[in-house]
Amino acid sequence: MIDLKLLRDDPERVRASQRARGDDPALVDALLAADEARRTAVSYADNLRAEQKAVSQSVRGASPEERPAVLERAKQLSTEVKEAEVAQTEADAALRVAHLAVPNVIAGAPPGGEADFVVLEHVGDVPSYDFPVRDHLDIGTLLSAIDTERGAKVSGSRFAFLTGDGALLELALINLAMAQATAAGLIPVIAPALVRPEAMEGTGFLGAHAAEVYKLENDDLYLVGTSEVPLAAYHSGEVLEKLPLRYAGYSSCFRREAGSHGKDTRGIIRVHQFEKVEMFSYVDPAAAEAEHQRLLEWEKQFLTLLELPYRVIDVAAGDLGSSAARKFDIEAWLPSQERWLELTSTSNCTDFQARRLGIRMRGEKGPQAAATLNGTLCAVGRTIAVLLEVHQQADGSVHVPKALQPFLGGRTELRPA
RNA sequence: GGUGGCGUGUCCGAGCGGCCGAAGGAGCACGCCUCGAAAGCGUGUGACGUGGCAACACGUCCGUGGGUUCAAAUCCCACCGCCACCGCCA
Repeated sequence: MIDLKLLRDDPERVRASQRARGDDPALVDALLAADEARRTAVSYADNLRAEQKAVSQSVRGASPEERPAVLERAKQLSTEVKEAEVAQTEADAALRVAHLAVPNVIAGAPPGGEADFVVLEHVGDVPSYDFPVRDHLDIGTLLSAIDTERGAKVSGSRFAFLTGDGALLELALINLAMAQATAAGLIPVIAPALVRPEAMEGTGFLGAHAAEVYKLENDDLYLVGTSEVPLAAYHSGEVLEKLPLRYAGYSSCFRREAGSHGKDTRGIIRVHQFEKVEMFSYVDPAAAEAEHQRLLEWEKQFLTLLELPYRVIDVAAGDLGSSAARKFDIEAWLPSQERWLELTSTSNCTDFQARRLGIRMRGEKGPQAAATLNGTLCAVGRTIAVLLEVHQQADGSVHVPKALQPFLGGRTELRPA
C-alpha cells in the first residue's frame, strides 16, 4: 500500500508512476476520493461518539425525575452512533479496496513494458563450443542426474526427480549459497512452505498472481511460490528495534505455472516445485536503494563463484510486480537455446509491502513503515540447468566450478557412469 | 483428533458492567546523588485515526470478529493462537 500522505501531498507523482507502468491514473483519483470520504465519515462518527459517551456517563448522576429523559437521549444517540459506525466501516472498506488497487510508486525503473528493459552490464563472455551442444536434459540424462519421465509418471508434467549427482548438485548449491550468505552476515532461515491466507495476501501474491498459487482448500493454507512470503510475514505486525535485518531463507517453492502452457516444457527450467535460497532485508527506507545494490552484488558474487556468464537488466516499470518500486534481474546464458534466461531477481519494495504487513521501525517521530527488499540468491533447479549446459564438455562430462568442489567431495567434474 | 486451562501496555501482572488506556512491579530514558559506577531518590515512558503550524483536543484499540447494554477489558457466541494431559505419528 502506498503512503497516503505522499498521495495527498503529491498526487501527480503517483499518476506519473501509473502512466509509466501502463496502469490507469484514474485509480489514483479514485483513491483520493475514497480517502476524503473516509475522513468525513470518521469525523462525523467521532463527534457522535464523544456526545454519546458524555450522555452515557451522565446516566448515573441523573436524578430520578430526569433519568428517563437522559436514558431516552442516550438510546437515541446509541442508534445514531451505530449507523455512523456502519457508514465508517463501509468507508474504511472502500478506502482499502482503492488503496490496494494502486501499485507501488516506481523509483528509477525505465518506463515501458516487458520488452523495454535496460541492460546494465554484461559479465563474462558468452561461451562457444567446438562440439555439438547438448541441452541440460540430455546432459542430465547422460549423468543419470535428471529424470523427468518418471517425474511425470509419479506427479505429472513439470515435475522431475533429481538422482545421483543431480541430487548431490542440488544440495551442494544450497550449501554454497547458505555459506556465502552466512559469511556476508545474513541470518540463515529454514522457512515454512505452507502459510496462512494473511501471509499470502500481505505479500501481495493473491492479487495478479493468484492463479499461480497452490491452495489447500481443506486447511485454508497456501503453498508458497517463494520464501519471500514467510520471510516478509515473519516480522509482520512488529515494531523492529534495530535495522537492518537480513535473512537468507531456504524453502521449497511451488508454482502452478497456469499461464505458461507450452513454455519451457522441456527439462527443469520451469517446474511446479523447486528449491530456492532467497535473501530478504528489512531496512530504513532511506537506506533501501543502497540495500538493493547490496543484494544485487551478492547475486552477482554467487554467479561469479559458479563461473557463469550473465547480464544484469533493469526491469521496465510495466513489468514490475505491484509491490516493487524497482527490480533488477540477472539472466544467465543458456547455450542450448542461445538466449538469456532469468536466474535471479531482486526487488526494492520500499515501504509498500511493509505497510500492508504492519512492519514498522523506530523512526524520528515514532514508529514508521520499514522498507523491505528481496533477492534470489539461488533458484536451484534453474541454476542446475544452466550449470550443466555452460560447463558441459565434449564427452558429456561437466566441469565443476572451483567454489562448488568442496561441497561435492572435492570432485572437479561430473561424469556419466 | 479428544479433554481442560489461558490470551491485558516492551516484559511480568492486577482488574466490581460506568470513576479503566487501564493498579502494582520490572525494564528503559532523563535528572539528583557520586571522582566514576552500583544502590537510592525523583520524573517520564503505547499504538492508530481525525483536526491543528504547534502546544493540544477528540475518537479507537485489553488475541480477532460479532452480539447483549444507555454504557463492555469486564457478560454471551464464533474464530485464531498458546499451554497441559490423552490418543496418533516422521
